[in-house]
Amino acid sequence: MRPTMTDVARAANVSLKTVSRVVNEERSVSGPTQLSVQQAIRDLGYRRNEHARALREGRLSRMLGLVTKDVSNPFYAALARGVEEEVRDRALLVVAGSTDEDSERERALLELLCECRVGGLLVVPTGPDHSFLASELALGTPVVFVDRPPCHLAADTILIDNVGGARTAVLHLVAHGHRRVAYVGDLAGVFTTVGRLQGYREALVASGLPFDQELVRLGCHDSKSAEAAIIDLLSLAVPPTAVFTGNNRITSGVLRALAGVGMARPLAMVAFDDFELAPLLSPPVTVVAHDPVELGRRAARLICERLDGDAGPPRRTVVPTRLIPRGSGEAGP
Amino acid sequence: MRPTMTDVARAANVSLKTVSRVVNEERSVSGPTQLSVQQAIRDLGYRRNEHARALREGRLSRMLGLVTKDVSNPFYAALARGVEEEVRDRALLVVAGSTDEDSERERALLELLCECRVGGLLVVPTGPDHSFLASELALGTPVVFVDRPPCHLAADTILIDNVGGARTAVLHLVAHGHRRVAYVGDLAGVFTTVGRLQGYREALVASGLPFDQELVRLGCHDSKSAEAAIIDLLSLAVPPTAVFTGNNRITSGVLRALAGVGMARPLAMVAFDDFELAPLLSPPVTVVAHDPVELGRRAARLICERLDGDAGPPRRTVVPTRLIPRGSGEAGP
DNA sequence: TTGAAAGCGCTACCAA
DNA sequence: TTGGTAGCGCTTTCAA
Repeated sequence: MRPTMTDVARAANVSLKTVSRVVNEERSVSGPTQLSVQQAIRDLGYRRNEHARALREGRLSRMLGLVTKDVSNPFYAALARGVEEEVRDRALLVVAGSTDEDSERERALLELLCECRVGGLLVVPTGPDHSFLASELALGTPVVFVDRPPCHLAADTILIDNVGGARTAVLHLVAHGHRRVAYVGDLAGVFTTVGRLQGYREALVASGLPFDQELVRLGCHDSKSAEAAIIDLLSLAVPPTAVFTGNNRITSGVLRALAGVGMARPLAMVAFDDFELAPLLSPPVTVVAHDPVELGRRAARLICERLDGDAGPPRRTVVPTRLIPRGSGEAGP
Repeated sequence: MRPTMTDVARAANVSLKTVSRVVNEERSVSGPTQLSVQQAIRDLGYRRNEHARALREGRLSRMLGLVTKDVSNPFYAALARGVEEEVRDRALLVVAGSTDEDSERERALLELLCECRVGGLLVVPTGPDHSFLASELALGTPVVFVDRPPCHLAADTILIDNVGGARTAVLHLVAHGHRRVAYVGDLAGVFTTVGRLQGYREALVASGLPFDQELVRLGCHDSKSAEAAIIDLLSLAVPPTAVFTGNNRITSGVLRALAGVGMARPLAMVAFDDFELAPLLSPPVTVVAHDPVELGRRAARLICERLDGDAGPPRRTVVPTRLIPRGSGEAGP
């Protein structure tokens, strides 16, 4: 059996409470007693039980839940890393789950995390309704929404400037002479997709260019579907001369497709989300960049402030993006 | 306050035990009682407390610990994804931590996970001694080591065929006429580095080529240091005509460095670890590939078998690699 | 079908 | 400086 404090107490010939004091480094234990207790702890291989501690202390666990679309997507993996870095000093752990944009799965994941009494929740939401988290929030579990806002719930939210980033991207392409710029985007219902679409439109309007529905391909939930979308775009009677890709998965798919079809004149391109190998491709990929690790850090910092008692109204932060010209976005039509 | 079963019982005018039965879907509750309890649960926003459950049942938690070098590294992120997929149906969660190859941090992370009574541990070890996990293992927490074996501990281990993969890579380069093949590897003490170095040597020996210490650069713990290493290699009196890169981070660094120096004749290259954009680079990168998601799945499957009572002796599995020729490894000297 | 009581491992409170 | 006791929220055991 796993040794308990009682076992340690017996082995060290002291009371349970004394063991507790040693384990928790309370100072009111004499040197010899402390040593013999520590010896007993080592001998038995005792480790304190967080379940019992959390239960007794009536507090939440040493875990923060992180719910995203896919932990293996570089964007979310970087987010996880940022969160971890930020809470490391507090000895908090990050429990991460993937939804694959499945609302059911998201809800199951969040419910499970709540049952586990996580100390906080960081959510890149996918479902249409997060009101079921209201009670949790009211009971003191900090919840921060990242990259997308919650629906039917008032909670802290950290977003990326989707509209501005997309507008900049498309204006950049237009400035280089393009008049037919395509947009390949994620699922139509996703917040970031909509924001980036709006930025795309705004850029066209500001440039006096028509909005052509034919040039917009939404619903690309993975790189495979993005591949199909760009192939289809290229087969139009009047194909685009430039493309704005809506996220890192889509960019991958589009790049793969473009590498597959030998084009006489390469399609100009600006991609949302930076990626490590972007400077190494031919041509190097111009991107709308932001810092996902920093995004995770900020979200975690917000959680920590709430844990520390900040009970102010929900905050909404929007972090800026910046365009990094590398070549693919500077080619003319 | 957070509602408990007692609160629900009071609200529904039944006993605590009846609520427990409803919550746990035991069948011995009458229809009306069940309904009124469920109503009370909804009204109060009750959620059962996993801490109390695990404590009372004397079992481990619904979490598996995953300790790697860096959750944001694509290899480990994919590993995490595989684990998650495999245990999803059991309603297990994955709590992931990064060590950055710091033994202290690794130990702190593992101790914390043990205190949290995780249901199992998946570890890509970095420290020189994991004997401190022996008691945990003996007490019934399954532990699986992934990608690297443990030191001073007998436990399940899943490895990649480092020696074979590296040998194949270098033989491939030699078969294309190279006689000076460099190896840029990770920290010298790391298991995978050593195995891949051995494969490198074996290939040279089998080809009747000399082992030239000058062509081996270990200690590249990130892409930055790999960049420096390859630059240095190129400045040799007789520089290599080909390079074998030891992992995905190193490959990134080497590629970046090579893009920086315009070379008259490109350096041939085979990389350990496949990566999404490898086919899109110029030239496309020949890799020694394996499936990290599947590796994670396998490791998780092993954990699950142990959780299900398999008490056999520790197993050691080695998964094969396969060479994917894409262009960078087929250029002559 | 329902309920009462004991106790999981721990910390808080009070007493010595 | 030390120890006893109560009780966190739940499941288990036994009884009605």
